[in-house]
Amino acid sequence: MLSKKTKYALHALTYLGKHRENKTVLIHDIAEEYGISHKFLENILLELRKAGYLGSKKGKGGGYYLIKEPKDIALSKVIRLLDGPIALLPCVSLNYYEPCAECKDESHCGINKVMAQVRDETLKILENKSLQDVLDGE
Amino acid sequence: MLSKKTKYALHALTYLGKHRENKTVLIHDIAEEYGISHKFLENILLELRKAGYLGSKKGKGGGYYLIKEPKDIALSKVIRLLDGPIALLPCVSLNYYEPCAECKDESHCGINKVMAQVRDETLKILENKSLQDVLDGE
DNA sequence: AATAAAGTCTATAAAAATTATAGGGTTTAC
DNA sequence: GTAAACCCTATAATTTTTATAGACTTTATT
Repeated sequence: MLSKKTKYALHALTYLGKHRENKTVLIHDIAEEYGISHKFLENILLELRKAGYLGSKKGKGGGYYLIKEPKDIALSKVIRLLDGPIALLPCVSLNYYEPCAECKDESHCGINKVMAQVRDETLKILENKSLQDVLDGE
Repeated sequence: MLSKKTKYALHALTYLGKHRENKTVLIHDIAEEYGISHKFLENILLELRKAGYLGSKKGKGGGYYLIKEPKDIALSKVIRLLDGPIALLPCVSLNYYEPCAECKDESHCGINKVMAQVRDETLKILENKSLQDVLDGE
């Protein structure tokens, strides 16, 4: 399962994508829309900004806004940023690989093989779906 | 990511599948093979037994053994038993469904739609792959 | 019958990860 | 100069996961 953090990040991006005509959107408004704690969301938006998805403006009249085109925001990247690995096992993770301590020989592990397949199919979707696709699905 | 519990369960089933010619296999031997804590594994095997995957024999000379054919043990079922939902969000889980508190209308949620697609592709694999496939992949 | 081996079961402890909050700092519009 | 709004780091609270403990039952063997 995705963490709430990740889920909220996706919601926040969706909200920002829907309000691109506004120069900025308040954390407060997003938090209210989804019933999320303001402070929790603040940390999430900060992370998204540091990762280059969002811009912000401080002070009165400030807020957040998307700085990437929705079509250029791959869901896989957002999930990895906030949640870490997408794969079901560390030994098949492309971005967060770690060997499994209990496994003597990964190349002869049947579990590894199945999970690699799951990873491939999952990534086939998440790498090709963008925020634009999410917006289109609303 | 799958929990260690689930991963160990899959390893244990694999081990038992490989040693079907033995009448029983000791927890101890499985734990040693994979470097897992005996007691932790004990709880896992107990759960697999209660779910009808394993039989056991108490007392001296006792141990565990598979009571299903490896081809009849779907990976999806094992994962659900030990880890819960396979889906990435509660709102797209078939077996552990829960609505997302922040979502007003699931049928118009773009995130829901993508995650349902991921679930479908994941299940296409995990429901059709069995312990036998794991054994064949070793 | 005694003993030791092996699983049973439930409870609890320890550790890690997730979720949430706090609060002072900085910037900016007005 | 004041209030609005984001910035940033730390910490607290909660939940989940991982691990351990220990007393109990069953069974083979001698």
